[in-house]
Amino acid sequence: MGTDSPTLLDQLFDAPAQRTVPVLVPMPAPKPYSYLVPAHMHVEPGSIVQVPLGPRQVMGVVWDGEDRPDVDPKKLKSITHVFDCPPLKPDMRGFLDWVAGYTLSPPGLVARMALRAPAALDPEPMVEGLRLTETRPDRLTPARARVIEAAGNGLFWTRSGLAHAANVSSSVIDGLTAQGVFETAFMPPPPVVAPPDPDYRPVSLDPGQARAARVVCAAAQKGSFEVALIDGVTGSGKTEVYFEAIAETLRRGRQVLILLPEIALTAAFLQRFEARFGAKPAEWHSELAPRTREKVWRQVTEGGVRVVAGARSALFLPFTDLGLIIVDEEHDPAYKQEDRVFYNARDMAVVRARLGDFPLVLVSATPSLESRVNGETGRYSPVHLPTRFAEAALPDLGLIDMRRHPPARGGFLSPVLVNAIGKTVERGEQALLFLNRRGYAPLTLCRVCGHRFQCPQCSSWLVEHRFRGQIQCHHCGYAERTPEVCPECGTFDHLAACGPGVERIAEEIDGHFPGARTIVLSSDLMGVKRLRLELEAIAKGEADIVVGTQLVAKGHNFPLMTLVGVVDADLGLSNGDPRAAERTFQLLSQVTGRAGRTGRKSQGLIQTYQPTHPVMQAIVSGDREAFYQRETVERERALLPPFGRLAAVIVSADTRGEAEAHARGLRQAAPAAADIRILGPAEAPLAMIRGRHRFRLLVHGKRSSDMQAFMRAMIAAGPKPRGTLAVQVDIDPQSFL
DNA sequence: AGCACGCCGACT
DNA sequence: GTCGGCGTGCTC
Repeated sequence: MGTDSPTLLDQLFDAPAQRTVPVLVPMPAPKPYSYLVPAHMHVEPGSIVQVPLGPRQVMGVVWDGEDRPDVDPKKLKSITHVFDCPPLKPDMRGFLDWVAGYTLSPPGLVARMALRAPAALDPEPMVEGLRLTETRPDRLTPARARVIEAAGNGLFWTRSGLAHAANVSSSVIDGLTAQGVFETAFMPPPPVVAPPDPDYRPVSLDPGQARAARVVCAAAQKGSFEVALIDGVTGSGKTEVYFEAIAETLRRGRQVLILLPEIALTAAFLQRFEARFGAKPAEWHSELAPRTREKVWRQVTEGGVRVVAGARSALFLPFTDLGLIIVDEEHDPAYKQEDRVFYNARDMAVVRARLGDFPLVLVSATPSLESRVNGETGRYSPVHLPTRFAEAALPDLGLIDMRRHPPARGGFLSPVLVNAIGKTVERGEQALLFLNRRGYAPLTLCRVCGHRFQCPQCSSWLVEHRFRGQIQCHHCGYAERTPEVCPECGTFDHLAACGPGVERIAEEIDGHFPGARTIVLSSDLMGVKRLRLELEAIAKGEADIVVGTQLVAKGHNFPLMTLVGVVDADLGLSNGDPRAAERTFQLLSQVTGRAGRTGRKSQGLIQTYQPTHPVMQAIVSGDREAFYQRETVERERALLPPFGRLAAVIVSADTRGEAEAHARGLRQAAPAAADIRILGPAEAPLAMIRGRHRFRLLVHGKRSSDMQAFMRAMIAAGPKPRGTLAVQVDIDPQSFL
């Protein structure tokens, strides 16, 4: 590092002539900063460098374009180090720029997402390898024989790897090395994953799958930008179809990225991949151990890793030759990041594929509305997969009209559902009860004075968590011990829990079936590790009744699960979100799909007070087409709010695509408004004050810091803004390209 | 985003 | 008398 630093002589004599380059630093500055390049240092656009920034050293990326330092030349500092690492390629730099522009985020913060592996920037150290020589030890013990046997393939072994393979301690190997039985050499570090073999174990596809596979393989063969949308119900074999596209891309020697929502829970997926390709894909998600993370990052940039399966952040890995992206469960809201840089990884993946000119495959049993519309308009190529299995293997879905079959007093489960659970358990099979609400009860009130427990920080109701003895705010994380006394009227022991959470449903189940093994699965009760173990235990039959939140809906298979009960199907329908029906439909499809994957007779029972609601009808009739068409019309209508006469509109939203959707709707609602612009929270206040028009400002901020920044900027701007301030729910884009 | 600087409450 | 809370401001 020291050799890169400018010497005193450099500074005295060369400084005036020194070249400067723009460098993106991991900071919310609107543009790159300028840095001096020391005389003998080589940098090019994309070089990953270390630079001084205020009191610390940070990493940055040399960026494109002419550098025009607009700062006192004496303040310019020099690049301290160039990392020995492949520079970011032009298409990656273009992608990062595009994302920054589109999401209204500082480019430095976007670039930072691509460099999320600090210690990986210099090459991994070489490791010492051992290879068998002709020499043999003077005394051949059984342990020594095993080692020689194991190492007999003429390849280099690591010391610990060989010890493990021969089932001996490493001191045996040290002994042999000392006698000259092994020669040592430095070799490149071992790959984090073995290379996948596209022809390892192809599965036979049924005619429907084969047809779909031909479409995606043709795209993979062509290798140019194209978006396929694979749409098929649970169990139709979508994964096998896109595996074929992956195989094709691997044969062409290019890298593949598989995006999955919440990969930490998808051990089953990795196994399926390994069974098909003979090796696991490299994983990329937030739970990764730092060492592994660095290795994966490094080997992805160098091209050693061929396939990455990852969460949304994997989209920002600097692949050396990415040739295909798969976005599985394309509709899943987990693809949206609403932190720092706001983006939807599914949409950004399409952009990355277009900029890199390679194909992309979107996959879902319940595609998002916007992807369906893009399929219909020909922007994407729809690939429909017919149902593979006989009807009998799909769960028999039915609604329970809660007005006709009300629960017992104080309970939340109708006798119809309780009955079905009883029969299931008697048969030695499993039942799953789904309720998308953590904790014991969503609201606590005082029976004497009517006081409701509210969050002191954000005004939502505090949720009782009885297992923990706490009441918690699910929005801001505020928590306190469950009180026994009403803070308002001082009455002791008269607090009432209102409404159900999973803990309360489990309590009700225990009352009905005291002998059954009931388990609660909720994200707040256990870490990812524990959860994985619990899911495995359940799959092995170590529980009779599972009560779970949303996480049970995500792709885990329970072979003995023959009954799925939805406790409150109406829950998500009344929260004012224009996507409520779509989301509920997707969630109910997914959770009822947890039953009936084994060929056994299985059923899904859905408790609802609105049995005629289009979502409920779509679920039981299986007529998804009609539902989607209706929802598309509804969504169009939601995008046309009654804004009356508007001269100008400024929109700010958490996801750029959502702001676009607003803007489109508003342009239609008010064609006279020529000046509809989309601005970030920092620019919007200024425009509000300087603008000469009447306007309406839409701000969506789940982040309080964002709103605070906005308000601060508004106050700093001085005069009182003209216009109205409205808070609007977020809406997904119909399209964005 | 991080980090320093700076100004007011409870404590070894 | 200090330690420490987080508000404000700056970084090529």
